[in-house]
Amino acid sequence: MTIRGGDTSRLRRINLSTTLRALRGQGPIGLTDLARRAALSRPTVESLVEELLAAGWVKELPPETGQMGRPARLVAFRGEAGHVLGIDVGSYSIRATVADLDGAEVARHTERVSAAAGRAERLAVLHATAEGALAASGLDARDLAAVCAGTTGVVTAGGVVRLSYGLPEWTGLDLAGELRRHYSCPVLVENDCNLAALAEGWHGEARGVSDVAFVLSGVRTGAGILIGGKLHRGGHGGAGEIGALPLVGWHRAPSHLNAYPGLPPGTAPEDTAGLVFADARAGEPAARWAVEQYAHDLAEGIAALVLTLDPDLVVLGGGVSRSGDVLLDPLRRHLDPLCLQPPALTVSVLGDQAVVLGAVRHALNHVDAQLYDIDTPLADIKTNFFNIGV
Amino acid sequence: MTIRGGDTSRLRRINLSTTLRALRGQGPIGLTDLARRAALSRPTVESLVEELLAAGWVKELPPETGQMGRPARLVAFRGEAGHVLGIDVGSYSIRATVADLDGAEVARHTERVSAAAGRAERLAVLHATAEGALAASGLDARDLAAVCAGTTGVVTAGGVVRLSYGLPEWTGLDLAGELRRHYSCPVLVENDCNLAALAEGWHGEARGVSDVAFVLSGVRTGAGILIGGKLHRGGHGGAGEIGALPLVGWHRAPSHLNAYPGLPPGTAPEDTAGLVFADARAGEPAARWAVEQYAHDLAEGIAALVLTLDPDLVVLGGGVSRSGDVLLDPLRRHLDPLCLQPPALTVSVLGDQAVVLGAVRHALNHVDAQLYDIDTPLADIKTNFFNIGV
DNA sequence: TTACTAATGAAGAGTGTTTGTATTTCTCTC
DNA sequence: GAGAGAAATACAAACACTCTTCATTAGTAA
Repeated sequence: MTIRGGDTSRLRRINLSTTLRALRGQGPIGLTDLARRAALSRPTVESLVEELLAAGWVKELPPETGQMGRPARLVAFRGEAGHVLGIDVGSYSIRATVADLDGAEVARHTERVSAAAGRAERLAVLHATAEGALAASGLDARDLAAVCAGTTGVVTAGGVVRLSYGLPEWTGLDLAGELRRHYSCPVLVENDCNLAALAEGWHGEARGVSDVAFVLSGVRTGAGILIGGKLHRGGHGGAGEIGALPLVGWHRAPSHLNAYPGLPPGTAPEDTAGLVFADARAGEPAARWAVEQYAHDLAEGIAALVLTLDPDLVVLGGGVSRSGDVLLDPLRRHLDPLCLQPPALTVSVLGDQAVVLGAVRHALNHVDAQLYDIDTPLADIKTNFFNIGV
Repeated sequence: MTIRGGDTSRLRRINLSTTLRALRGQGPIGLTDLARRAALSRPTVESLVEELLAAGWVKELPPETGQMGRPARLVAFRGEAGHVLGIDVGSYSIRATVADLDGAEVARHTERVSAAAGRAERLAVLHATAEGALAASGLDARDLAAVCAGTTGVVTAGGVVRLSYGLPEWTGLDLAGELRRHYSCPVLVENDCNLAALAEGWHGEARGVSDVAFVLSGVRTGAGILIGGKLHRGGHGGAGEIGALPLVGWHRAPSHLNAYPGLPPGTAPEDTAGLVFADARAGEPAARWAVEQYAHDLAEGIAALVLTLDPDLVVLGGGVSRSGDVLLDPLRRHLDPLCLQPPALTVSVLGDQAVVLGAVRHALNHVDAQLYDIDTPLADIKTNFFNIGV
């Protein structure tokens, strides 16, 4: 990022951004401490906080007593100044979560949907789920500062699903356009693996890690990439689609699990993995063999990711993340010989919340970018999203 | 990058950086025009230029007459304020180029080296080559602001060659340490493909492109990656090493060329490709078949890169770049079906200068980073490298 | 001489820091 | 239990730095 210079008002905007940054992610903080954190003088920070207070981004709390000396004026970021909606459009279920600007979850709602549902039906469930979460949060659609939806498939920068194997009927859908019909705030659409990777960097195993490859493996396998802690989409939104290369075994990986003879007849595809891993955990040889084959195929694609990107960390998520104890060992065994330098490898702890959490984070990032952008006057930010009550 | 705030002196440092940026890459420019470019007022820019003039980063040129009105004070960046040395340690030859801070080549020197040379011999040739280029430039080692060497193999952040198949005797060498024994300025060591990618983004086909995959194919095949226009090294410097995955055909790709029956007996490995492509160009069926096989293997690895990164552009360089007319078509034919969205594909025009140019660019980037860094006082910059005469 | 462009210099506005003083609370002592 | 002192913060004035605007001056071509 290149910083443009300017006059002193620009310096003030920079310092405002600095102060806000020092304030975020903290609990209530005294003005003197805040000044120290922001590396600015106390009078400056006070006047900046006054500005933020007036704009509704900051609230003042009753001073805490008990300390020696005059009690500090406590201020905190007003997380409730805005809310975002994150949506995970899965094959079998759709999840929606409403969070405030602190990232704190306010409400969530999940609805099941048939894997065979058509475009219209899935869209209807999507909207019903979002409405459900909104209703539970007590908010109105017009209160939202940003909406982000995650879906399988390659998603263009404009939010169109260009290609989806997981949801064939989804291909060609202008999902962002569909959402914009219901929400007047900025609407983002992103690949689900990418969002899960973001979630991992936020609240998961990849916190603070710069370069991360996240592999979401379940009924289908995909990957999301963080570079420098930020999402790497690629020119057409197709980054991480290594699974589309027939050479690597991701497309056939689930077949090993499905072929496990110990499965009860009529097992639903989304339940297969759990059953096989459970049997493998119990020591069933055929199940262990299936897992071994699965790990082998998974390792090929992960190796391609690792050798291309050389990430600091590989995180395994999706359905298999509940079975890390069974999968991690065989995977390491197959992966390490393929890598020049075996990467750190962990299993996600976010479970089925990864994508929706990532959607929330992506939406929050969109808001934060404006909040911190020194080219955007403070007064413009709220009108860019909505009207913030003071 | 997070900008820290501060007092007005910080604003001045930002504006200094802005002015310098507006000045770089331009020919001589009048102060009024410069002020417009920097989006600052004329008096401000004048005083900033005065500062840069005093520090030796900027020179004043005799005003140009012929225009109507009072002639403008012309100023320009003093490219001669510093020089960098770029080195390409190849299997068969070592190249060194001295360039000034404008990136203008001042001198170059090349020496041949046996592919079988040992570590000591290659190091000796390396230093002789560097000395040759320095001597031709009329500069002393102490005049250099930065040195960058490119070599095959995985290079750690500290400049140690952790693993090199191309130069086995190089593995484990602390190349940065070796260079630091001769140069007191900052020393950088980087993988050759990475540097070639940088060169491509500077003066080659990838100018202005954000995400680039550069494939250097010759006796061996490797890749370098630019993300957001900047080099992506990966956590251990191993990014782009997709060729190490046996699954993709990069390791066996040259064997198709070597197996071409039309080769004269005793052809040197570095000459093979040129001969096969020449015969293929002439329509020789066996040569065309060899090229076809070569393209097939190359395409697999490129597809892995493309599906992982989704770059805006793929650039083909190295020995094969002279034969783009013969190779590009078969490559497209094999590559496109493997990609979800076939990427733009071009052939480098930098020839055998790619790596050494990239080394120069990498060294220049190191200098520029300090020049533009608003945390570094202007006075400290020259002492960080050397003493700049005024 | 006139038109045009650039340079110069002074006035003014905005911003941040420093410094001294006032305020508020806690703790210790009598 | 009341008052003095200590500690931490809040507040306000003075000062320094930087940028911009605007009017004036300088230099060149037509």
